[in-house]
Amino acid sequence: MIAEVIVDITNCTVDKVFDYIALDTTKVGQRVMVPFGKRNIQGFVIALKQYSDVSDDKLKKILYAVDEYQVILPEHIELMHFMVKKYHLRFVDCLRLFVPSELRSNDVKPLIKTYVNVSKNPEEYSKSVRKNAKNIIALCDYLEVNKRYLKNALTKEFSQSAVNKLIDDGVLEVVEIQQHRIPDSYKTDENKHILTPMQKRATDAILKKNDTYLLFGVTGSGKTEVYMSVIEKMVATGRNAIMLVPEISLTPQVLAHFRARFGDNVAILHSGLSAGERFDEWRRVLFGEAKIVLGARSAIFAPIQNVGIIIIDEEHETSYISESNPRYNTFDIAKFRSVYNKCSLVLASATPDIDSYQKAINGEYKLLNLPTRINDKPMPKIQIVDMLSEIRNGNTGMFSNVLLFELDKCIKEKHQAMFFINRRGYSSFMRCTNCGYIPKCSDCDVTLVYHKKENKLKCHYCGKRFKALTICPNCKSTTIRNGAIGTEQVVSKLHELYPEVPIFQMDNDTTRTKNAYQKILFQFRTSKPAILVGTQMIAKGHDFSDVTLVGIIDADQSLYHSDYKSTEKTFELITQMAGRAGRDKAEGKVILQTYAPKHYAYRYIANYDYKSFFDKELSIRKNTMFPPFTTILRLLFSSQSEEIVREITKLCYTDIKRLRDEYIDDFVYLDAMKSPIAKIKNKIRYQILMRIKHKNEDEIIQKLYEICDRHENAKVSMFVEINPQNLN
DNA sequence: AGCACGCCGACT
DNA sequence: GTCGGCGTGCTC
Repeated sequence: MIAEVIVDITNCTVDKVFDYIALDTTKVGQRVMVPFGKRNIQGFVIALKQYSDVSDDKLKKILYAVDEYQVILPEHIELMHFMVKKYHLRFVDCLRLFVPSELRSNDVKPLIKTYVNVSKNPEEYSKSVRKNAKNIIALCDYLEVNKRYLKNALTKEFSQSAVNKLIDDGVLEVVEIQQHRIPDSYKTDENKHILTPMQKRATDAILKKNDTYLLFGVTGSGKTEVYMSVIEKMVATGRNAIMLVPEISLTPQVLAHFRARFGDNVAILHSGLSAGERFDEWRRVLFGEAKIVLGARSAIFAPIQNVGIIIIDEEHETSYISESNPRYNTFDIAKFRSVYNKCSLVLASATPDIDSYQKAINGEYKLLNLPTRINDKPMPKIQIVDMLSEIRNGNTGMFSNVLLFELDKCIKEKHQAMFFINRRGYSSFMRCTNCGYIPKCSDCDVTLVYHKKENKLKCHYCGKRFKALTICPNCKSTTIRNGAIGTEQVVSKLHELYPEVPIFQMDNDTTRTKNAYQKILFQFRTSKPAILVGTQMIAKGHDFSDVTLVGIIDADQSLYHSDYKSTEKTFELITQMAGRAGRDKAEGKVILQTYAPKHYAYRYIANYDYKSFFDKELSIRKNTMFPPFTTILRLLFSSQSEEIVREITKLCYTDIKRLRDEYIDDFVYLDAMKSPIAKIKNKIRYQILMRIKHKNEDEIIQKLYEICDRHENAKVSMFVEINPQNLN
């Protein structure tokens, strides 16, 4: 037999199938050691066949199997082929995603615990030893016949020599048991879980028919209970489950919640585990010991068979799209696996991605609604404050009078407040502080980004440049400002106002160290009154029962980010943020400060009207031909040598222009330019941007890949991004 | 990735 | 004369 092997080397020139003579025991999915050139290297067997096209004198024999079991499932070999084709990836990079890195480095050993069985009666034995052997007598006294003890515990208590003596004399019998490390302890949950009629309807629908569902449930509508009961029912019928949540949501509370409900049946895969823990969890999944996988993005690759349900919580989160190394979109993978396993796929969110919701409207997904909060609490009232009129009335500070009033009330009543600052990235937009005018690109309907170094405004979508504003074209005022206020400023201002009240700051700067995030949250949770000031990371998922005020200091900062999705993201963030208020008995209130109170997004946000927002946003996307009506493609080139990147970019651009002429009806936009961040790590970056219609999308993307292959150059790295989340 | 082959400069 | 620089090519 001949084995097709992918060698474990990340290099495009060796990323192909190599044929080897198989051993009798060689199986598909096995890891094997093979001679490769002058050295021996690990590889993955991806197929077996009768004959090879390679001449006999070249063919070498597999040396040995690395593990006694197959590390890659047949499903994953198909998945690998799917990913290689769809994303133009290397075989090895896919395979590496499927297997924990610990397995490749080979430095994690299974955890072995040593036990001792009591095989002879210790009481009788103790009579035969000298009376002054205190430890031995005490130990014999403690032991009971036919019981098993952890050896370490006994040596600690009764000395090593006593335990060894009993082993030597055959009273104790050593047994070594290989164990899996289970990351955290848990208490089982004996509660009955009663579904509301709405939850029951959603659960029943998902279980009834295999399909892709979009579960649209407002914050606090009890989506988690729907997931849990679907999983429970699925596991009861003998099928397994995958549940994905954003990395940020994998808090100890969430994990404990799942453990309590499902015990050892859940395997948890996330970055916080130690190498050994992750490896053991992975093996528990592979060997079928765990029926449920709970994890972040990469858990979609878990080696679980017979999948009965895949759930993706907070489906709008951009973290589901991998933007580096092996670039992939979790939904594509989830879809593939659900088709392969003939099971349902559930996407869930309180603020679905525009694209997902449109698919639900189109019937591509089945829409399930959970329109009310579980305890029938109303959503907190959102009050929009016009900061321009505040300025006109003489309040030039960062807090409006209403916010100050509400904050005072909140503090006096010993409740908690959360202040949200949106500070995305370092680039900023310009704004007229008099009339609120913000310059936009004439071609793209996105906000222009101010580049300080060149003193220019640039569009990150088409590359067009504009003069920096000095006079507002709208009101002729010269009160132009750029830049954004940060968390630090807000915190110091609040300190001035309330020196007695604990104020916590949470952003990228304060959560850099491990566990800092959990620590801040814990401190906030246990202080009353208290104020938590933070960026997006405070907006999601937290359940603080005593937060009665949410202040959104400057919502516009994300609204005018230079991205066609910025309005959608703003809607999403503010809705999530508002959902933090009034989760328990006390009523919540949200103050939203803006310089653009008339912006359509805010109108819909204030009424929690996702549906109307969606309609409006969709019509804008349609007019401007942005996703979901088109697909944005970016070909990114980078190299040490500017000369070579420019050359390669030019060659590809020529080919792509030819491709555009061939598909003239499909191309909405095409241009080549320097990347907005022209240099990263001393590599010069160029890009070719396209927007294409969906009709021949797959075909065009494949042809783009061919163009890339044709101009492959060792000195230039290039890759194609499909709907990139950022265009830096 | 690694290793060999191969073709040009400064050294015992 | 040769030792060694790293550019190019190959690995079933």
